[in-house]
Amino acid sequence: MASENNRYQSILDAALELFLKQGYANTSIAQIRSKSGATTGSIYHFFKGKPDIAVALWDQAVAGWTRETRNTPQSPSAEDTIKASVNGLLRWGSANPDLFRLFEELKVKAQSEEDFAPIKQQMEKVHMQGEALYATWQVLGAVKPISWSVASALIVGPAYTLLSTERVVSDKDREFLVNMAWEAVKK
Amino acid sequence: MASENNRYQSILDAALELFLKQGYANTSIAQIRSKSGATTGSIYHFFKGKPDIAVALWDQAVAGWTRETRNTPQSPSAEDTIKASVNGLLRWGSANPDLFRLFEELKVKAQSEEDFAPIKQQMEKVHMQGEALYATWQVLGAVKPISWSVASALIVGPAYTLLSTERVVSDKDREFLVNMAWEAVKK
DNA sequence: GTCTATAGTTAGATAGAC
DNA sequence: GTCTATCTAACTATAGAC
Repeated sequence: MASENNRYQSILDAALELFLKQGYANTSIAQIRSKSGATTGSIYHFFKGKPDIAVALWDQAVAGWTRETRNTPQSPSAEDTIKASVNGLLRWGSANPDLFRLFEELKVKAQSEEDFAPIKQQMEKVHMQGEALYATWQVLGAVKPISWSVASALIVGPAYTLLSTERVVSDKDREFLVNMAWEAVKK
Repeated sequence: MASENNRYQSILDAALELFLKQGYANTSIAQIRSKSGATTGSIYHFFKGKPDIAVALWDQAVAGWTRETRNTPQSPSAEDTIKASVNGLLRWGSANPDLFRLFEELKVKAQSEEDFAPIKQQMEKVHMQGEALYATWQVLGAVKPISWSVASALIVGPAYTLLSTERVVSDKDREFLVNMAWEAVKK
């Protein structure tokens, strides 16, 4: 796999490095070409264009993230699950501020540009998974009877906003927000 | 003023209309030129470039918003002020989803691109004004003794996140989030 | 202050040989 | 699958007349 996908992966690695450093919009294919060592032809052999590279990176990141969270023991309780998700978000965002910023940029683009549709679909899929989970907690009477859209906004909104402005969140603030997230939706 | 700034304003009007419809990144100066009726020369007489147009629009919007909020009677209590701000954000965002999206796009750009520095400064200024206000409430014992960064994330984070995903928020959800915002920071 | 005309640059993308 | 060479299009920005 490594030998076959060498070029493919080297393009993605170079693109990610550049996107993290200077953002997606300010990165040109020419830069990706020179940094990766690949040629224009190779790049267009593997990818339809610049947006397609961003989508591939998003998919890889999501895949890696999914693999990680699958290894963590399934917490059946709503409280543990919600706290763990906010905790994870704040830890991850604090550890990877550039990646968080890139995700913000791509998220905004995904809302309006057709080329980023796969990212939008991924986000909707994750949203629906959370929705199903929240529905079960609601049946159990563990959480407030509100829509998942509102609930998830209460749960991750503060963490997301804080990361967006501060980029790095202290342990103390993280613990505080984790508890507040649960307080906001528990019944 | 209207006669002097006719061209200036017509350029901004055309730019705003285009930015709202197709986003900042997907709008070219050529489009602004043809829509406004102005010529390239005029545009570059008034503005340094495309980012400068966005900055001017941001300033005009902030100026209008400041004028409006100044007319509202000063609510001395922390509860009224915080509830009013969340209420206003959700009302405004729901009424102007395209404008909210544009602000999101510009906000992200402001964090990394030098040309948008004035927007970044404006945001920091607003943040500091809130900080001062929160400090007085803290002295009065009305709100939790937490940093303004965390407090503001708790207050507007959910509203912001919900607007970002849903674009339009129902009256019921709005009232709910307004109350939750106050609950999150009250002592 | 506003215009026309165009320079100068860079972008994304393609064609065809190997 | 990878390469070189090249294309077209689009952009921002400037120069100079009125």
